[in-house]
Amino acid sequence: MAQGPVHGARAEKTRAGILEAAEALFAERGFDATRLEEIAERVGIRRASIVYYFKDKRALYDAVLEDVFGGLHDALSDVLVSRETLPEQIEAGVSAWVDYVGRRPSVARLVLREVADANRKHGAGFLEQTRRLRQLVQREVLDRPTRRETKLAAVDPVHMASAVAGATVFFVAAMPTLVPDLGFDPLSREQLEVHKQEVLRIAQRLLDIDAAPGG
Amino acid sequence: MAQGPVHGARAEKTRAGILEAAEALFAERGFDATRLEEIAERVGIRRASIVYYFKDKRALYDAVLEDVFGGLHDALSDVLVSRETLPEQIEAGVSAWVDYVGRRPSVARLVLREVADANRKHGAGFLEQTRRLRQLVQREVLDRPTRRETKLAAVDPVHMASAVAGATVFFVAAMPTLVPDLGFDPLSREQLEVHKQEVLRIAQRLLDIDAAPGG
DNA sequence: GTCTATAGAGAGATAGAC
DNA sequence: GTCTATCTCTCTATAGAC
Repeated sequence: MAQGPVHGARAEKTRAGILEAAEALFAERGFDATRLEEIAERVGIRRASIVYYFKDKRALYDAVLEDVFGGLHDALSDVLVSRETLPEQIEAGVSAWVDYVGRRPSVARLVLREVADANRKHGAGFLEQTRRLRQLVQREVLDRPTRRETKLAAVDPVHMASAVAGATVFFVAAMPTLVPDLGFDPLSREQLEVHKQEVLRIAQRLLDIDAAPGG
Repeated sequence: MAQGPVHGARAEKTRAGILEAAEALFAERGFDATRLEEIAERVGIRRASIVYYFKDKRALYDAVLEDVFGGLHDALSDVLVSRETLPEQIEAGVSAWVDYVGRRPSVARLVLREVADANRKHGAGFLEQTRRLRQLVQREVLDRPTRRETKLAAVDPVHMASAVAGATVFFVAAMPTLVPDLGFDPLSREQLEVHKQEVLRIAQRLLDIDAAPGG
């Protein structure tokens, strides 16, 4: 799992530091515009030392994706497996999603960039991660035995997921830029809560769920 | 308005060709990853010739933004000024937005990239364009004299616009990548129509509008 | 493990011929 | 207007000392 030979605790700390700095910079500037020099500077090491832990720039990027989306996968998995009914799963899943993006906003910008990149570039990385997430939803939500007879949705679940995902990543990343007047922070507890209620309404409306959840 | 000295019809055609190729490539690969070499190749000229029309790469990029977002501004302006009530404006505005993105999908990827870039880089360009769009909405929708007494919305219009914009750009750009199984085309008339109805529902629900529009 | 030093590959910008 | 040729800079990757 761990890439690069990491033995002591110091090495582990250095590796984690590289990963953290890389996540922030790749998210804010994109793969091409991110300089290994800057990553090293943040960690307090020299550029050449990075390759001791990660083969090259692409490998570092893929490690960042695995870290970020792995965390998302775990967070979603936790709540989905423990919920029974579809409305419960939707509320818990959407809530966990918004919370995760709030805690780790890099995921929003990374998703925006990867989605814009279309069918090219970062070849495996992103597709691999989204595939795991799709499988999780398929297994825990769509394919549940008790779910077989349920009339699932008024709209394609994929469309619904797309709307929720798009609304959230856009909201988190775009708001500070697009309304610079009032310097409001989409990552604040209040704004995130408002947004969460909005996307919950979106999901429920699209799925023709009438009752409001206990939130 | 027109950058670079353009006299004959041939020159105008070359300039338009550069703009078109640049739009496609900047959208699909991003500013940094786009090579002037490739743009020139598509147009059938040499790289150095581009600078005859555009001072440098950044100036070309800004010209693309002005072209793309100028078109969006015009399309929105057309429908907004001719509608009277708020629900009519919302339906017509959302419809025009989705139609424009469908006709010119570059706008989706350009928006995704610019939003991800946060507070940095392309300095003026994108902010300038979004500022014009915000002013248009402010003037034609929010500040209409007859709109003064209207109880505007259950949610902040900015949140609503963010959700609609985010859902659309994400949908158009992400679907082919995220569900490669069935090779479905989000730009097809059918899919765009489905999506349009979805975002209309989102907008109406968020604004607490009950009646379905005549669509 | 981390460093210095350097090799090597592009890519954008510029000069000037035609 | 469009071209060829070249300059210059930047960044990644590598070699090898400590």
